[in-house]
Amino acid sequence: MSAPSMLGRAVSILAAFTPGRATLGVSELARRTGLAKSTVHRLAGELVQEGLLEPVEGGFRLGMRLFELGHLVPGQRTLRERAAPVLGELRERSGQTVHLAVLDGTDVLYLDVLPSRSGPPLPSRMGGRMPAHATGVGKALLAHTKRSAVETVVAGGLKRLTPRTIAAPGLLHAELARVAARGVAFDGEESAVGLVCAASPVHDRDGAVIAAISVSGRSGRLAFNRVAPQVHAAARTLTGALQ
Amino acid sequence: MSAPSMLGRAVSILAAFTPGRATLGVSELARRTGLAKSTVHRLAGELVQEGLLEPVEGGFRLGMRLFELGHLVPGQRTLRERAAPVLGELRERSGQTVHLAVLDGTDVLYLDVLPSRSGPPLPSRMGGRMPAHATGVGKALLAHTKRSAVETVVAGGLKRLTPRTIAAPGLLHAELARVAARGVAFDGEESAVGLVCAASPVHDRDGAVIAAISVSGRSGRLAFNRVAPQVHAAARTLTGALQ
DNA sequence: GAAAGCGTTCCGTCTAGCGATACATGTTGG
DNA sequence: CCAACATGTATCGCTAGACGGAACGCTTTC
Repeated sequence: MSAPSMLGRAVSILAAFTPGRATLGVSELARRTGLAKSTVHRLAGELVQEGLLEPVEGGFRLGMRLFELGHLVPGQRTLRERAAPVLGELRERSGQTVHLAVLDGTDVLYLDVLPSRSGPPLPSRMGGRMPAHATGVGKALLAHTKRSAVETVVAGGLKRLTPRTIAAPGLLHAELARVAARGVAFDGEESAVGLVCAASPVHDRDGAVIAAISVSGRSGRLAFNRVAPQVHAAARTLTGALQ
Repeated sequence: MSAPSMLGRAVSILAAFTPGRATLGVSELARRTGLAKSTVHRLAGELVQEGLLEPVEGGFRLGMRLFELGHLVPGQRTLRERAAPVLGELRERSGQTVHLAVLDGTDVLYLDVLPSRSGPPLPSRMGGRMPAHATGVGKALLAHTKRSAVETVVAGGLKRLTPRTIAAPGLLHAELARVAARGVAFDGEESAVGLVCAASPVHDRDGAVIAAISVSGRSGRLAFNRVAPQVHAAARTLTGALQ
């Protein structure tokens, strides 16, 4: 890999922030990015000038301009806006947490998360990502997308997140065939211990899969046979709304 | 203003995209940013490499990495997540479009927009911004924030968006005093012809105003005397949830 | 009170970034 | 149908600006 450009350095600073660490100082940013402290200090000043970082007590945090730019991204706007009523209704009907996700590389990226009103909060979050092979929405997407996307996921390695994560390519292919046949994917504690979900794919007018919807909850509190038809119907409704 | 840095150039490319123009080519980006075509071509390639742009037919569009980074911005995450149930309930009760906004410079920035289920869509959008003095949420924020913030808004010029926009500093000060006294701000076709709203401020545990909530709708379809207490109660509920 | 860690500043080095220019290709309009 | 125009891409000479090591002052820790 070539020496990073100035832009690459700046983005690596932005990427150093995580949900768990909202505020980082110059020295910590230098450690996380491998850049010199003076480089971080200078670049952080420029990022502040552009509104991508803001100075706070204890260091810096990501700036609101990123939030603005993030919401101009067309790959989520129309879909998320069209999906919102369908997701809201699915959440009311199922009583559980509802997700909208797309495939992005070997991961799923959550475009929207509607938390259950009564259940405990789940770890997923809007703008967050998870390995596709280890989630219901991911398997729903992979089962209906190009073979090459599945091969990319397999080539990237099937990381085991829980004892139940599918980690063998042959098992994944077999599972995706089952998902394709029944139109719903299940996550039985594959992404996290204690979490289960049912998911269904959403298609565009050309029949290509573009997103997946899921209903998720704690194991023991989510009846697959009840929510599977609900999520399948919601996905068909959204597919219809996108024609 | 100094010559822009490479970072400034890159951000100006990202900022060239608007809700109305999702896809832009090299020449159009050069026109909008004032940069040389070869500069745009080179920087766009680097932005693609970092995931901040993605190549599509006809040019480029903003990339999903921006959506991800945008959702790591702490200045919206906790507040938006805590507010979501309150906003949802306010939308059900009022039947109108509901907003959550913060003050950002001289503008309000919309952190969340819950569209009415039955009414026509409004132009506001998540991640969008409007001049603070010309919106209900903006006046609710300005009425309860530091005098210096109000002076900043006034110094920036009170642009008239409709014939009813408050454009004189004295009138704005008087209006903010009224808003402070009754705890609710009204927008009577000040931000857009045909649109009205009622808004109330949200405070943190130290009593500082951090956001505002509003109920918005088409004039003639929104009864101020009905929604004003609703939005005021919702803002108090959210203030309570943030203690 | 010494050591460690922080953020900030300086400055010599040198290369990465700039954009003018040229070119190939596609589009448009008369 | 073809000239004019617009697009995107590639090249390259030039130098301004980016890099980071080192030093420093201040704060924190033990």
